Amino acid sequence: MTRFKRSEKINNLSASLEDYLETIAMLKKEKKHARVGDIAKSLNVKNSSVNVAINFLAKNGSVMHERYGYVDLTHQGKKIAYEVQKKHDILNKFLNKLLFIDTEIAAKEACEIEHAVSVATTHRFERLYMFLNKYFFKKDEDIINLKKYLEKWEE
Amino acid sequence: MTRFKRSEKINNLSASLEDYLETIAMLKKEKKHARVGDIAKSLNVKNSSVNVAINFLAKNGSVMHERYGYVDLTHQGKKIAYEVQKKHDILNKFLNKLLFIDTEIAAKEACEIEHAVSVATTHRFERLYMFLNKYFFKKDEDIINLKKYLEKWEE
DNA sequence: ATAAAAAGTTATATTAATCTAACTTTTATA
DNA sequence: TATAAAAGTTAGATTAATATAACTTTTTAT
Repeated sequence: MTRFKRSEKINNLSASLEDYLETIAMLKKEKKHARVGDIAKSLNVKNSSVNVAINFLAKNGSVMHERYGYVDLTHQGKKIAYEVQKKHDILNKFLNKLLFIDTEIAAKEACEIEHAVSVATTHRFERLYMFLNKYFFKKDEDIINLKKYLEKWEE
Repeated sequence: MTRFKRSEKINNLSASLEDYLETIAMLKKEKKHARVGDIAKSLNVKNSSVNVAINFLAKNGSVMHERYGYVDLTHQGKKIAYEVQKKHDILNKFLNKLLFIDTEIAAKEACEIEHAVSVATTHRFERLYMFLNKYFFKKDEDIINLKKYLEKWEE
């Protein structure tokens, strides 16, 4: 009998394909619909590249695509997109709010790290952040001291 | 006048090529010499793939390669390899010793994250680890409590 | 209602990273 | 020291992700 750990990856898509699903989910949240052109603009690729990806993801069962129309996530696509988005949000918060990395750089690096770490590992990042807020940062001063310490550069 | 931040990336190699340099450095440390076959074995690729990569890195000025002989790092190659190895070590320690991720998974994920984060970000990870050891973990109990908290899984 | 513009699609090309298979050089050994 | 085995190299194929250019469908504006 095969067994799965709770943290098991629910997909084996490339980083690039995960990005397409993530972007579609983001567009649907922001604009109600995702269209080929919007996806292309978001990801800085050409429409034709989006088409190739979308066709693959449709075969794979992650999206549905009505020709010349909207791109939609299937149940499976939603699950994967949600997982990637959750990783992104946690990593972004960790980098920005705890490591004090500039907003834009934090976002950019979260975007890359999200494809490199498991759900379980991401969860640990989240819990460390929660733990420190709960038990370590009592006063504003505490977090300011951490910031100062992190920003010091010693070779 | 162009200016560089201390944290600027000193290379613009792909993750794959960074891995080759990292592996060569590791082999030189462990066995004194790096050979095509050893590199292939370490990275789980074929000799021919190593050759393609090595030829590129030679043109690029990162390695020297005597036909049928040893592969060596140039000064530039050493700098890049050192940078990647340092990222790896810091991330690995952070994942394993602070987030309590299993040794093997920590090593594997550090291997991926190392190509996704800047030197500056890696430095912040290192400093957070140092900071917590210095100011937060006073007793053994403190770190055990963190471990327990992190290992709890709440949906 | 129709023509021009915008959006989307398809076919084909390019690039990076890998592979297989054929070939060459080096090494080890009988 | 000749030859078989091991190691390394090269040429050409494959795959994934992208692009360009030509084409089709949809939308918009008169």
